[in-house]
Amino acid sequence: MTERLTKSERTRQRILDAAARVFREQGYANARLSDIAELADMQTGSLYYHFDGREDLVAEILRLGVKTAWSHVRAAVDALPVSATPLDRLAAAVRAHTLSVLEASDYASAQARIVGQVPPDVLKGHEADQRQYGAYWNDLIMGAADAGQLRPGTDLFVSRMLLFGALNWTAEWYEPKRGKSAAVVADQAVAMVLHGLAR
Amino acid sequence: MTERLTKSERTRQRILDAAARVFREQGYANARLSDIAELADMQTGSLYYHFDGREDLVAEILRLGVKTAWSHVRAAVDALPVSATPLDRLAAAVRAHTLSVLEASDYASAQARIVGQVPPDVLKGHEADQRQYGAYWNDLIMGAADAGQLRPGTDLFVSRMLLFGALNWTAEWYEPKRGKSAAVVADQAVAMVLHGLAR
DNA sequence: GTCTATAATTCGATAGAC
DNA sequence: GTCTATCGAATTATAGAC
Repeated sequence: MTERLTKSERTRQRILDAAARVFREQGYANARLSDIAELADMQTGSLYYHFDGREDLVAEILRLGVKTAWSHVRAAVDALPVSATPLDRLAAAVRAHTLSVLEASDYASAQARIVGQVPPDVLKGHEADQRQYGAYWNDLIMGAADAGQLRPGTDLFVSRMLLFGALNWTAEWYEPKRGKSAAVVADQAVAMVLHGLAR
Repeated sequence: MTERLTKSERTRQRILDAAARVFREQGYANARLSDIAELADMQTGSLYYHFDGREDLVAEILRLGVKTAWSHVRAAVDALPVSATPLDRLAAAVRAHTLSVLEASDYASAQARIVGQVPPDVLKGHEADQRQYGAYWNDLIMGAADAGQLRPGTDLFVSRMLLFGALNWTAEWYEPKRGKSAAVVADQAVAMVLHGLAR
């Protein structure tokens, strides 16, 4: 029933979809508002009816990127049987986050690619979102640690950033349609993050 | 004796050092030629005596970034005793690459941060460098695999990109002087990449 | 080789008609 | 709501004096 959107809301959505795809494909510096407008079938000036400007649009993409990845991850974790161990939950999260960056969502991919490149004030406004999502991951990791399923000596913060790096960087090199499937990459990510490359 | 550089060569080096630091600290999109010139104690226009333009300068930073990281990694690997196993060599490489990004070299950090953001033609010119460094890592990984030291089912290319992601992404979040030391991060990186977070 | 001054370009942003 | 037209700011790049 939420399908009842005004024309303006649908257009706004079309612009956001176009922006997510352009940022995903071209990165931050190489994405122009004219590219986004073109993909959304409108003139550059028309964007300003829906957004205050480039930074406003970028901020929204970042917010939706985290929101989308998080919702995929939470769905995957919550879908596990009650018998799942904390390590199973962490594995499901790694897999789901990877898949959302690789193929489920242009927003998640775009966020991963551009979050390190946006101007300082935009980043500032995005930090609360990042903290919340990071806290969710901290709980997953601490849960496994408390259950004795992690290697002793594992640093919570550093490990989380290292694993985000491995997962988010896939946005830089993964080519849909060419090379390995997203499922293979996600499986390899789970394997490396949880068990390492060594036998 | 190679210290005998002409004034022009020394100035060129000063500009490159400034550029590496600015790109490292500000990312690609937020780095202006005027920032680089200021750090190098000269006027923006003077840069053009030494470089053709922004893209030329960026291309040189990328090239030196890979060259520097590679030389650190090779030195660490070559310094191992002959008794070192292929897995020991891979571990040394992971550690050295991480340290070069974190603190040894502004060039390595800058390369890690901006390589995904440069314009297509600059990236094109950088691909040969990346391929060569990637081939070196492939040899390290395959060496460990051939010695039976890796988990069966490990995909060579995907694993390499995942580990590069974990390592290079440190350039985005690591703060020198604050938080964990570079050595701790490097140790955690070796641990996660080779043995995983799980016990 | 470097400076000052300025040209050229590229976008982001705004105004007003429709 | 969207278009066309245009403005303006920011930044790269060039010219010419020194």
